[in-house]
Amino acid sequence: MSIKSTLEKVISEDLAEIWSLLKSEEKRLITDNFEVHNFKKNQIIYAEKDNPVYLWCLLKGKVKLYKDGIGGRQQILRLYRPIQYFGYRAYFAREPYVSSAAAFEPSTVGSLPMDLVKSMIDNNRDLAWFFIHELSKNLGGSDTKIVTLTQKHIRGRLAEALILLIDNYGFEEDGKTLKIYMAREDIANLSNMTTSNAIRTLSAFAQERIITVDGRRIKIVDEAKLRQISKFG
Amino acid sequence: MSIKSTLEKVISEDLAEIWSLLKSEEKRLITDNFEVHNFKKNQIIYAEKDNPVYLWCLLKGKVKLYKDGIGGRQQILRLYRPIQYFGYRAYFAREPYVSSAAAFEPSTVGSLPMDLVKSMIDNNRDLAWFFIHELSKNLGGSDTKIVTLTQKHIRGRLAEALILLIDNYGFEEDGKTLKIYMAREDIANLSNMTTSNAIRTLSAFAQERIITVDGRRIKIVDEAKLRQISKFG
DNA sequence: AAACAATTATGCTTTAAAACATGCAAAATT
DNA sequence: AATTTTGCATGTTTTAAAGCATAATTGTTT
Repeated sequence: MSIKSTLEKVISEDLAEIWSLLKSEEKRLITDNFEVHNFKKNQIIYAEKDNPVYLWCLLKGKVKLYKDGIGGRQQILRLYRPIQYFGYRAYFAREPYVSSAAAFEPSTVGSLPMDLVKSMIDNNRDLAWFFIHELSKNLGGSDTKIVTLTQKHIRGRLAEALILLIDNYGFEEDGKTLKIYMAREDIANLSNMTTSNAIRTLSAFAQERIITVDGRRIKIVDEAKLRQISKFG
Repeated sequence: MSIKSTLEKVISEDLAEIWSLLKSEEKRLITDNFEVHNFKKNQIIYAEKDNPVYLWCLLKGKVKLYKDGIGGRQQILRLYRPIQYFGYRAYFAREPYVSSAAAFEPSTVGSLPMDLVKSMIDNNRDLAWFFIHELSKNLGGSDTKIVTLTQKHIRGRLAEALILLIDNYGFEEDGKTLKIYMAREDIANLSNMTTSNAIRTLSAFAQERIITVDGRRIKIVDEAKLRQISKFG
């Protein structure tokens, strides 16, 4: 599939917020510099300490932004779905990446040189506001995450992680089954616990009829209870 | 002291980065809408769930940005020194504050309506970049904090907190004594531990001749060791 | 100065979560 | 099909940090 047709297909399927902000010359500049990449499951898109060069736009699939910590422990910071942009923060901060991005499942990702994005922001107020808004929302999210991950107990953290998955990727047609199938290890990395404890606590939730678990398929049975556990216990 | 003379005194003392980015009509608009407030020690400037109305600029003193968590446990997210800006993130994210700001010590703070700031950004590219840059740096900092506060052990977290204090407020004339005098409780809230453990671990560091402690005066004796502890054990 | 409150210091107990060990089942590779 | 690898499940042990108690010190108010 050609770059342009891929892009236009995506655009027509689900118009990205950013695209509507662009003037026609800008749109031409983009289609000329836009490149489409395919990433396999678990393939790294960029890594911590790399220098940021591209704005990435997830077109198809699922991407995780994560940070490798102590003793191989990984913390998932954010999850992306089509059509969301990532990889720009480090460029704007004028520093190397502090986190890595990897495809959760086979994914199609577009790239655009950040230098081009920068010059477009210079000439497009709305685009500047788009990034100010995104950065502000993310910063609020990270600040909140600092407190929940350090202060909530295991059950609360897992419940919150499951709610995040609901909010990010939603349900299958049945309105119950999570649309993302994650390894227990990734669920653990999302909720700051060991894999053992993620498995254990998922089992506990299943026992309590809050969820059902069938391999990696997680069905949310009692969302209200989940939100309650996330807030308190 | 009048609003204008206070502002101009500060400006002349230490020209704020932002000020140099402004055009002369903008400077007039600011001096007309700028208000100076004095806050007592521990007084709250704004609180979580409030709606953001002002851009705040710390002119004199020290300010902490923090979030109240579970069981009255507080997490300090960021520290401000003159001349730094805060309180704008929630406005840009179009949401209420997710954290609170309070004066650490008697402080003078300027305010400017965010609606005015917004219109200024609309007409001033450099100002837009200023905020994009600030937000990006803060987001990187918060993402990093998520991992260090959840994964490092107590000694590492305390060492890191002390380094943050060095980087933020520096030393007295002796080049050793921290320029900020915090309660043990605040040191604990900065490094995600209980007050008991902050006291205990500070004592341990003193025993190991890494620091000396005299009430709230902390002298950094072996900064290299501190950085080593922060990085590893 | 006396009385009170808040902060700092230390020791002891409890506990939540990590670390470790082992078994089993399902995929993947040969 | 047999073998190896990977992921899931669960029980046991260990440990880092919280929780609690008490005392000493310092700071504040009357």
